[in-house]
Amino acid sequence: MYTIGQVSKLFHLPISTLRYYDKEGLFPGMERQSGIRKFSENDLERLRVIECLKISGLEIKEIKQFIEWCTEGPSTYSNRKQLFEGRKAIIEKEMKKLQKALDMLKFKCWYYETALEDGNEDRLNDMIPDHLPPEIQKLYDHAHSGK
Amino acid sequence: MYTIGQVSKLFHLPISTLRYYDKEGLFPGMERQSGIRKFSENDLERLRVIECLKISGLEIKEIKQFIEWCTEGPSTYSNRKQLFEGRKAIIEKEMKKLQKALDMLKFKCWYYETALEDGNEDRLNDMIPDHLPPEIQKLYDHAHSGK
DNA sequence: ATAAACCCTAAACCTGACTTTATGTCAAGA
DNA sequence: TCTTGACATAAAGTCAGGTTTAGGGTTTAT
Repeated sequence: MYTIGQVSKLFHLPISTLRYYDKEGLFPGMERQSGIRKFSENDLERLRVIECLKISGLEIKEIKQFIEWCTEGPSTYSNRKQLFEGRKAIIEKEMKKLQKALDMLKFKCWYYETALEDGNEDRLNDMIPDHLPPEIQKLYDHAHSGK
Repeated sequence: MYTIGQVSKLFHLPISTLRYYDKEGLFPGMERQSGIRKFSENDLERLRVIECLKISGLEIKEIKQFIEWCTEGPSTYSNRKQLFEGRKAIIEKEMKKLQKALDMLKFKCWYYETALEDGNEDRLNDMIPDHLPPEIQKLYDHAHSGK
């Protein structure tokens, strides 16, 4: 059994955040001793899951929903699966967008690297895409195409 | 020259957002005709840049800073480069975190797929990591290791 | 000349995820 | 005994990035 202060240190999370999660119902049925929260191993495991789900972008409400489903047994397997499938699709889209943004950023880094060397953007402005260095052209195309 | 309504449709952005961007100083020196905003080709190009920078996670303030630097000429090349270098590093970190989250989600999808087939989690709970299907084990390891 | 369809501003409101503040309880050590 | 430190709550505050509202002006087609 751990106090809130101990858990705070273990997980590098502010106490206020843990209390907030509790208030939002992320630790249903947590034990208390004369009003004081006692985190069990089970609660720590729950907190580990919460951290994973947060990284993948779930809102507190969705995490709460998931935790509730977990207490309801096999009848909610398909709900839980759907939740994860949906989130997987969103993350995959997100990563594609980020890859594009990353290419754009690489292009911009090259651009200003070159501008710094030249002291101006004249050469860059005159350079039509076909005459960019090949590896930069790829970034440029990627960064400037489609959505 | 475009009105705010036309730009709104071209970029699929609410009018209120465009006005908000303007208020935040993202279109310095935009023309007006008897009070009404007139977006030039230049402003549209600026908006394209804004969209890119937003995807890569820059705050409005940082975008404004960048736009200001652009009007200040060659003396700010290195500032601009640093801005993009910094953002590039952040996105790269972000993508690694997302890849982990994605592996976790894939693992969870497999988990509930299996639970649905079995009607319970008994087999899953008894299964020690070494006995997971190899491609799932990889996901599991990835999703459960380190930070 | 009047109604519809645009445009404008300032200011209030919204959301999510916390954090801060004000106030109070309780147990252990000097 | 008294102070310190860790715990508790409720309620208000914070932040970004918008959105909504209230109150007006302008332009265009009939």
